[in-house]
Amino acid sequence: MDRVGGLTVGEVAQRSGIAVSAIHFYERKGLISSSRNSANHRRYSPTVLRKIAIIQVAQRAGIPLREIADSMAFLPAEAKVSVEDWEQLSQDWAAGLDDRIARLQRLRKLMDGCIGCGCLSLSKCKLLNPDDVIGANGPGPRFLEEDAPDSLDF
Amino acid sequence: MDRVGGLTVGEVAQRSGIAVSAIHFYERKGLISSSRNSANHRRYSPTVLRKIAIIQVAQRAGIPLREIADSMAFLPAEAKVSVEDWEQLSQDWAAGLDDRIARLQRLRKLMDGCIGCGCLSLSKCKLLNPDDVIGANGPGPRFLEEDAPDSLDF
DNA sequence: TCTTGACCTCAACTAAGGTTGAGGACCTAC
DNA sequence: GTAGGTCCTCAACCTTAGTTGAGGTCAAGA
Repeated sequence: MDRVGGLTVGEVAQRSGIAVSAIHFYERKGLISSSRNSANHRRYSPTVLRKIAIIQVAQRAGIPLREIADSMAFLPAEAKVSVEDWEQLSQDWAAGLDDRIARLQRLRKLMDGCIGCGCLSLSKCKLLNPDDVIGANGPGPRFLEEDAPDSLDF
Repeated sequence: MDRVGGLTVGEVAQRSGIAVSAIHFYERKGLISSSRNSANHRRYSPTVLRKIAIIQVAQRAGIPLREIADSMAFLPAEAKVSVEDWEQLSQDWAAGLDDRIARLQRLRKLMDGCIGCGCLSLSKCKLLNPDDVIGANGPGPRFLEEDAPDSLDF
């Protein structure tokens, strides 16, 4: 096995702590890249380790791989990720993280207010009528429509 | 269509704001229950609306349906969810929410500390060596193994 | 030479939280 | 008596983030 051209996928797996299958997966998704040796085996620049580290931090912050890929698209394929690059990325993600934290805190506060109240009124309870629903997936609540009963004893 | 016995699935969908398919799904997962009329159509007790509301709050707090189902298993099938029941549930979930918030805040703080530092050192950077990895899914980081290079310029 | 170990590709599977569509039943109104 | 609307079941599909397995290649060592 010729060792020209960088790290093998096994070495990257070992050093980064992620599975070989995950490395293949990240590559398919365009998050990292490799070259091939004469035997068609992947060879990675050592900078891939920093990229994987960054991916993992972003994932812990709750950012989907798709968005991580978009954010990292501007990074050089081979050259070391610079401090400036990392600053840019981390500031972007920190802002998103702040949002997530703030949203959870608002929910937490409402929950606290509702403990002991127990109203869960369809039209009045703030816990049920959030102005910050996580993601606009699906039709969403329609509690404020004209037929929403105000006094339903459900 | 006989209207005996409670709300139809369409009415529940309309009032709760979730799709009929989601209601069927929740029922298959044991989160809610219904009876059937002579035409084999579902009929829901009005209390299902409060249950769905509670499910949605828990989902916003990041709790998976499986756990929500477990927590709600003790609730009466037909009777109104009591204030005490809601207190119990919301206190359980609030604790989990606190955990999530705390974890994200620790990450946020580390991120702040690392912005401008840019080290991302495999063995030293706290951002990469968390003691609070989200979920123990997969093999996890092995950065502290004996072969982890301390001075890798990646 | 033969086995072992690391690698390759591609397809299928997992879990969560549903959605979509096919094919059929039933009741009401025109 | 038939069209429309709502309901039923079951199977298949979707996304995300990967894992698992089959079948094949390649190089080193006994």
